[in-house]
Amino acid sequence: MPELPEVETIVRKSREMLIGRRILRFESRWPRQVSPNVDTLAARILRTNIAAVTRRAKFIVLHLTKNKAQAGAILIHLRMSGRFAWSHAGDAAPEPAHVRATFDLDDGSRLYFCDARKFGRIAYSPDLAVEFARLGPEPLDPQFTPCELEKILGKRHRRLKPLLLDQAAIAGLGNIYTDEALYHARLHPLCDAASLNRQQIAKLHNAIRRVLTEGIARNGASIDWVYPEGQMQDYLAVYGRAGKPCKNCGETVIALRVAQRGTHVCPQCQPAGKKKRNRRKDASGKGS
DNA sequence: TGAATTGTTATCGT
DNA sequence: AACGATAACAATTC
Repeated sequence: MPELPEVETIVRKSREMLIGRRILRFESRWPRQVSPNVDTLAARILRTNIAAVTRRAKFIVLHLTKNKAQAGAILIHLRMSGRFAWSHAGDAAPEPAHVRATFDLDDGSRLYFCDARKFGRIAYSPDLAVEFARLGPEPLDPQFTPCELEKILGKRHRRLKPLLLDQAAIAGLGNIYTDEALYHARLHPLCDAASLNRQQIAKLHNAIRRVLTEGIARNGASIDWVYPEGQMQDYLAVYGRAGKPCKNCGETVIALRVAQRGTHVCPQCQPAGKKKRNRRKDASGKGS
């Protein structure tokens, strides 16, 4: 499940394949993944050049030019199971599994968008500012200071983990790196985000940047068959380690459910703290 | 076999 | 009414 470090790794590796290439042909084999629709996207991107490849949140952005003028961008979101695969001119290898779209390039190479679960998205955007208007700040951007994080946390009373997963609050964190960041900051995922003091905020800020930076340095985490190339999975402190001893204190890491997501905490290192009021799931179904 | 998996959106409740 | 929490959804793997 690609999060910020995995997407960043893919972007960096894709640059040498994509930059300077011209798109000659596009095919979608699952049109509902393409927006606004296949015909429009094809019309906008065919015979354009890929001038740059960047990342925003978990989006891969292919910046297009036509006759040296800006010509919008292709946004690709991998969601749960999206990935890139390549073939080269004269390559007789069989197609990869789960191909949902193909981009044929002017050097005879082909970019495959593969996606077992078909949740990924391919979109043409004439205006990135509009597309990204709702996203929160990039956590690795120099402008993302502890002070900025304080503003995000203190604005309203929300549970810490769902807030960190909210792309409109902070962009790029997913389930794995959120659990890791909370662990390193010694904070419980259910605690009230607005209750943190300066020191805790500084610690969380540092932890977020630390886990993302390390994730990128290790080429991301390969936690299932979807994303095979990273090493970060071997360095995770709590994610996926339920029942195993905490690397810090030896207490058993436990799994719980927060916002419908598998969540991993060390009960000793991450005490409950100021929990947000836990809403009773009232089963005594009395209608009015 | 069905439980697990994610980000987004629609809906529910307070 | 506004906001936060939760359920539903897309589809597949093991």
